[in-house]
Amino acid sequence: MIMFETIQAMAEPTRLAILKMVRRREMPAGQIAGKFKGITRPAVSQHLRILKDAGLVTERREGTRRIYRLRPEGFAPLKALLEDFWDSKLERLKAAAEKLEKRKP
Amino acid sequence: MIMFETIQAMAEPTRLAILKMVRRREMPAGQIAGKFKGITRPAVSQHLRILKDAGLVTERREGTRRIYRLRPEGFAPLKALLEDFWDSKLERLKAAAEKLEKRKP
DNA sequence: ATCATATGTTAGTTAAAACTAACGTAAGTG
DNA sequence: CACTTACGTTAGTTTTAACTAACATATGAT
Repeated sequence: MIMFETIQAMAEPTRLAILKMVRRREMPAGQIAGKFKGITRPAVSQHLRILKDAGLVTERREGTRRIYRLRPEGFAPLKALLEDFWDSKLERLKAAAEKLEKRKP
Repeated sequence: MIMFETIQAMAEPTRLAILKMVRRREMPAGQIAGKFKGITRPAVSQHLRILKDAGLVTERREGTRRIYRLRPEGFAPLKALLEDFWDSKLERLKAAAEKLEKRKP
């Protein structure tokens, strides 16, 4: 269950929003927290830690700031699983096509 | 947040195991439940419902049996998100390459 | 050295998800 | 019809995850 931590880390609305937020441009923790209303800064900080521990974001320190950005490599195993799931769809289509083929050879 | 239900449905070890289990071959509920020890049949039944509601498996009835199998289409939005995340890695590599290029034109 | 800024951490509380036990249902069998 | 098989459902409990409030740390400025 290698990619399970990845899924769990993504399975929370605030954390998923953070991931999308730091997808292209890196952002300091405070700025990330500022984007949410109804969620306190410490809560965001905890979410950032979970994302970091799961290897989905990197943290870089610049002075007193901590700057986060997406770490795409962290998603690789999950991506592979989904591709595997997707393949099962293609396999079925292929099997269905071959079945049709047999009927008028 | 269209694919969020997908992520949540996957974010539980038993459910993830079920998804892998019905990836290629369809299976009746009882047989699925039988594969787990330490998890009761009703619990598995509840997990199946969550997976079905999320559109990740289909249910087919055959006599008194309910047969489940993977529904790959259900993963499409999440798959797209991960591909989008992955792109951000490629974009960075491209940007880095272009930077190098400029140094000896 | 003092203060401000930016952020993380911890213990304790609250909220959400999973589980259990008991019951309900629907198809198949004698 | 009575009984069995194969499931699902519900209410209530337990477990897990998220949140809050108070405190801690580390950098930078005066």
